[in-house]
Amino acid sequence: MTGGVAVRQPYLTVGDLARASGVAPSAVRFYESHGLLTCERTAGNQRRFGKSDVCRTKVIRVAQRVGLSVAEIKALLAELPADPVLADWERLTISLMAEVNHRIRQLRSVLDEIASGEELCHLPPVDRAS
Amino acid sequence: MTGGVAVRQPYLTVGDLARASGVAPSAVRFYESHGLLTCERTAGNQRRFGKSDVCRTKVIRVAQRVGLSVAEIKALLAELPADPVLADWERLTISLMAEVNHRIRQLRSVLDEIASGEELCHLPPVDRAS
DNA sequence: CCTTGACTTAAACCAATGTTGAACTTCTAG
DNA sequence: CTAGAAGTTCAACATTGGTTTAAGTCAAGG
Repeated sequence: MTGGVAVRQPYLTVGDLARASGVAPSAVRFYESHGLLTCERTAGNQRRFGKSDVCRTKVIRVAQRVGLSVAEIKALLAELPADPVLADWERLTISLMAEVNHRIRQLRSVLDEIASGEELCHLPPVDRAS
Repeated sequence: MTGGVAVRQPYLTVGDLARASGVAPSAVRFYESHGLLTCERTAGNQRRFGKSDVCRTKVIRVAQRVGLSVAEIKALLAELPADPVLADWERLTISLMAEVNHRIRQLRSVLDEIASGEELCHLPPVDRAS
């Protein structure tokens, strides 16, 4: 019979994950210490990440470009199970996109506020296009 | 004959400006120390701001909501003369609006990147609307 | 077995954007 | 003239998002 013990998915060291996702090892440790990433430990106390953490980390960077704080990203990633399947990633990207759209709408409302002129400097309104 | 010496426009103390523009006095001092605002000094070394600094300060806060750093706002305000006329304010708001539109475009490109799925997590693309 | 590179933690440091406090001065109204 | 409100400077603190460094441990190849 083929073995009974759970097959380990490919485990990554801090450096592996950092290289694979394009961040510094110190950033990986920072994210883990702030709960954005989780990992197991070897007998010698070294971190071992799963393969999906490469995607997680890439999502973290994109979310930061959108303007989310580490706390907000943590909340966002809380939706994502430890071993995500395709549908989980899809739900995550949809949440993230909703957030981006929200930020875009906010910027548009600032734009309207500026364009209306009045509130800021008693100016006559201006065409708000680029 | 009507007087020869320049008539002083209404001068504002730190507290006056803070109240009028809705920021803390410490923030006013911070902006002045970083060159976003300029002021004269009384014989006793106290700051006196012009009336237009109320608008300047409001612009600073709006620019911050847009995501500009203090350094960027300083650059933006460098366009604005010490005693701005309407056209100066208009040019400023147009610059600021261009900046907002730029940030909106950036967010839209992040949105496309997320929606395309591929690069982030090898996902199939997703409808990128809200 | 031993060397070497990668890992560990903790703490210090950085830049940005202010706030807070101490100690002192100035301004203004009565 | 004098009390009290509001101003001054300087330095320390707070928060965010990490990086750097020190001192020491682990893992893997020869």
